[in-house]
Amino acid sequence: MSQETKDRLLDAAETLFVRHGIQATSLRSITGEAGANLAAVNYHFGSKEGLIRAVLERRLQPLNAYRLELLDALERRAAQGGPEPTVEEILDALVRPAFQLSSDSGQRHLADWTNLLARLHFELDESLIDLLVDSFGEAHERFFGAMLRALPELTEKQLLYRMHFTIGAMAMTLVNQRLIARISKGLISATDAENAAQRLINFLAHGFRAPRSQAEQETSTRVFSQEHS
Amino acid sequence: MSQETKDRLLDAAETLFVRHGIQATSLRSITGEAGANLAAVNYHFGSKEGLIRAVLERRLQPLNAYRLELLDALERRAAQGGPEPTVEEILDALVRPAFQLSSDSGQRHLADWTNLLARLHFELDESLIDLLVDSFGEAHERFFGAMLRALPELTEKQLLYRMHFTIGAMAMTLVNQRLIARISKGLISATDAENAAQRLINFLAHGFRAPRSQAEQETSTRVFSQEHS
DNA sequence: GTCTATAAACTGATAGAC
DNA sequence: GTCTATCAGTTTATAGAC
Repeated sequence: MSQETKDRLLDAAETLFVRHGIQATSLRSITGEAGANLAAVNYHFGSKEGLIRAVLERRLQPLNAYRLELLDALERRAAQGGPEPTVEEILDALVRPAFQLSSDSGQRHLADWTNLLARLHFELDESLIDLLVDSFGEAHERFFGAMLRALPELTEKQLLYRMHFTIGAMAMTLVNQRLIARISKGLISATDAENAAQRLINFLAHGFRAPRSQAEQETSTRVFSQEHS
Repeated sequence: MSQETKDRLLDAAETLFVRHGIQATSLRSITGEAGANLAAVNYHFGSKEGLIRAVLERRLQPLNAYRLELLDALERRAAQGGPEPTVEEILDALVRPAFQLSSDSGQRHLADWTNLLARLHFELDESLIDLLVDSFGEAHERFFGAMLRALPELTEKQLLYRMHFTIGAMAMTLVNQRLIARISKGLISATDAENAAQRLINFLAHGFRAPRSQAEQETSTRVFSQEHS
């Protein structure tokens, strides 16, 4: 019974964080939704911040593990004499796991989670930034390296910007669809996550392949990469 | 003296909304920062929500007016026999005003504002979604139409998705730079907004020109555009 | 492991003096 | 137009019974 209550609290918190934001969600509404007692949060997680971290970590770890698994497969193929990973394949390994979690199975909590994942990139409370860096640090480094090999003509600085644009476009697409549906006037119902992911990958891949503009004529190359922004 | 207090409240609210989020900012911290009395908020703005709307509207109106002004100039040029607006030019009219506000003049409040603008796209409280649609509705329609003319081979659905990706990449780039700077390990200091804007425009323009992928093989064309997502 | 009860502080809002 | 004082409701967190 202990584990059940703990999980119900995590599920309820996830749902409400998505609906109203992290800061705006009170422990009372969480315990109310979970059918648990107010004190249960402090017993199981120590504090509200402990609960927040637990909610996020429960999903972040499998997500990034899945991403790295896909990337591993691509690099293993290349190491065994197969073709090098393409830009589209690398983007697929980065983007699709996030969208898949939002459409996978009938679990309502997962759809909530992808939304929360997106919000997280913008609700950068000082206490959460460490969690983000911890969770995404390794994955970011791996994907950055893979992109660097797939697009050897780009400098690290160019690539950093473009990875950054990618994360923004992805997060925005994952986030609550009410606004999109309303702007699109019914053209997009936005429940087909797989389709959205493929459109996104296609869009981003062509952005990554863009030749450098005049703004990107930096003095240094990748070999000698001491730049000052 | 009345106007001064009102503006100090707006400035203080803007700064604190950026730093801690809208929901997490109390009226007491705002009046404290502004050196004003707690009751002043209710006197000048009626309620906390009134203050929030005032903070946002003060910046949204000039921003979108500037955007439309640039777009007007492009379309006027075409109407007078000049070349049609290019994808890059349309994106420039959409993106640069936002970045310009973040680097313009020495006003600290403007830098805060661009950050808030970005957060706004993700803190979609039900009460703010109307404000967003009101503020961006006209601009969105105008830019959507311009893009449609610049890229006649795209369907409306494709374009809606790509506009959406654009907004995400832009918002993410505008948002607080602490995370980027930390991930980039000093490679990007991210104070050069003009440079970031040009890199973004280059990236997006190539995404917009991407040919349709297999995921985008929709049955309907622009002429006959009854689609179900 | 879950509960009740309560502490201590904070919230937005308002009435009324000046 | 700005202030003090205060209301009624909320918040997180904890102590202690079961």
